[in-house]
Amino acid sequence: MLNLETLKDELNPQQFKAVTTTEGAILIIAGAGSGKTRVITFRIAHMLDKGIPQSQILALTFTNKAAKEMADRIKSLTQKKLQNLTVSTFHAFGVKVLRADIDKLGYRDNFSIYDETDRVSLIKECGRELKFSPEAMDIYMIGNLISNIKTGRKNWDSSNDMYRPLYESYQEGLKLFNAVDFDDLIVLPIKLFKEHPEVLAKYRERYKYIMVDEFQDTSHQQYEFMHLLADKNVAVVGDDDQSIYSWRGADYQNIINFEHDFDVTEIRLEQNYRSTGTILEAANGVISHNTNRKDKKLWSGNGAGKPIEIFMPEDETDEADFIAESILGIACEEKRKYDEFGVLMRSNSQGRFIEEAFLQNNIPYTMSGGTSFFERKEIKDVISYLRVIANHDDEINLIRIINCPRRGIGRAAIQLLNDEANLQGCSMWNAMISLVQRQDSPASETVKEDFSDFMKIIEEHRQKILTGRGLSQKIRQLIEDINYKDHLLTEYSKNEKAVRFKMKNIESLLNSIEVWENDPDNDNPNIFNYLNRITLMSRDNDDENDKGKVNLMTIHASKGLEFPVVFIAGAEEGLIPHARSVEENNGDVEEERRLFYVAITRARDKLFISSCRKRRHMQMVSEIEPSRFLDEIPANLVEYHEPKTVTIEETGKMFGDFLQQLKSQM
DNA sequence: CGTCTCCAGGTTTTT
DNA sequence: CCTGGAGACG
Repeated sequence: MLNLETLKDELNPQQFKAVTTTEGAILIIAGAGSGKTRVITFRIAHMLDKGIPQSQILALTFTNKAAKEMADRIKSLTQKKLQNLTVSTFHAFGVKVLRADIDKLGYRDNFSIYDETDRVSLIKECGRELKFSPEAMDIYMIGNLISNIKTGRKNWDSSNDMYRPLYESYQEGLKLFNAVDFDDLIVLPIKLFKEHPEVLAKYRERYKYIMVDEFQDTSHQQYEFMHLLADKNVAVVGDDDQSIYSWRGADYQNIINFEHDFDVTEIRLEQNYRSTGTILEAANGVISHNTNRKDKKLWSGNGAGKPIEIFMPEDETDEADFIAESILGIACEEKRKYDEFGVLMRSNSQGRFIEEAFLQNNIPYTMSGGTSFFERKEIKDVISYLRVIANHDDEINLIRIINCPRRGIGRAAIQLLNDEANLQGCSMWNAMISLVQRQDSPASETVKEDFSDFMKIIEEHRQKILTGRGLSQKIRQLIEDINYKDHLLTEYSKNEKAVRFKMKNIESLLNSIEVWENDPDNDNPNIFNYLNRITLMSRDNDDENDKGKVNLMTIHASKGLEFPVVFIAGAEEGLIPHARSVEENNGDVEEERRLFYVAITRARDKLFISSCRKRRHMQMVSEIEPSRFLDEIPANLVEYHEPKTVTIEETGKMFGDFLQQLKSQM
């Protein structure tokens, strides 16, 4: 069905070459909109057609969204079941490797994965224990430092040496709690492969064909991981102009490493099938200001299309209204569905205003990112219970729930546990057992009883949840048994709406678990697999019911996606390029420019950009300048909409509104 | 000793 | 707006 003739018809010569070169190492430099995803999916389908077994193919991506999309597209192209094909993010693949052999590194296979919040708690706890002064506990900086040290991006020196004990205590903590952090998901498999060549051999034996998408975003560790696994058939696909993750260790110099380490055939895809000539020219105009890049020029066979429109709303509320109204207008005039619109922003915090405008105008939307569902307190509470049930030694989550709902275990009791754990050199859970059972236990009878009750609840549900099916039902029972609803009612006694909202969230968590465990493609719906999955999936709630909704997201999250109509909100100095980024990189804005480039190239037909004249930032309203990148778009492609000057009548009306507002507040 | 209440503070992007 | 921490209170 995918014979060479059809492929030749469907693809341009470069694409054809990329799809049919299945042996050896190839580097595909794929400009924005050049049909990259198509090439990848066709390539895998072609390999399967040639008779290469699914099990020999490993495709690595960076986001779950990308992995899912790739799997879906291969599925619909080949009409085959893909049970043995591995399409996964680097991190998820790391989890898989660790789940099989982490015992060789001295962990148990029910390890917990710590997300950012867990990690912060652990760092704080270590700092407290080591008596670091509060001023020295710059959690953000320490978190980065730990990550940089762990991944070899930084070494100890006189400026950071004081945090060495903290780092060691952090690492010991993870080990004691049988937990790993995100960095470990890449670093530990590498360690495992190096110390246990027989484990590596197993994977090298199995995977004969490896493919890496968004290669420009690989970190050194991810490259090493891939390099260890790869034999000779490796295809990497990337675009240095779209490298936007250097802050988390991505280094597009890996493209050069790759050319050095393998015998590489390079293929360039430079024809853009996505955007109008105008949009593409604008993108080229912007990115050409970067000096450090592989020179290339994307071209398009599509017509010029409509000009890019730039608006200058007064403030973020104005901007949000403008976007909402424009969407309503265009949807009606051009008969576009809501899911044809993408609204892109630099930071999650911008989303609030736009969301509000959408709600007011009854525009259905989905937002990926923001306060993620799994970061909501009520959801974290439930998940913490599950984590402790899965892994008794997960101390961070144990502490989180040991007194939630309130069961009389306060600071002093926890201190007692801590001391006991240190004394016995064991985990908190075992310390709890010890305090309850030991003859000369320092714990009072009431405290003992509180501990016992808590352990009983966990144990009882552990028995149920670890065996058999029907996960969601059992978790529902757990939530009832701990009286979580009553807990919420007392905790938020003034705010009944909040309680209902939170219970609704829990309900939708339970629903999603039910959907997951009943998915026929899911061959092993146990609690461990569920927990691993959701930690890595903190953001995209990729649901079928996202269809027909406007897509609101950060520019980072939009990579790899495209929309017929795109709005870029907040194209202002300080936001893009972000003030923080400018500061950290000593004025180098090349990565921010790439980010802006990514944003522009998401658009197919029509691009709107808005730049507010004022923006509220931490209570303060300040005047701001339009982004310097706007001037880099060739002027002939742009239609500027100057803000209308405020007339006397309007000033009068505004004053009236202001009075009205004052009155309503009194 | 545990809980309740009030107050300050809040970093860009994500696995 | 919401969360976490410090201190008062029971």
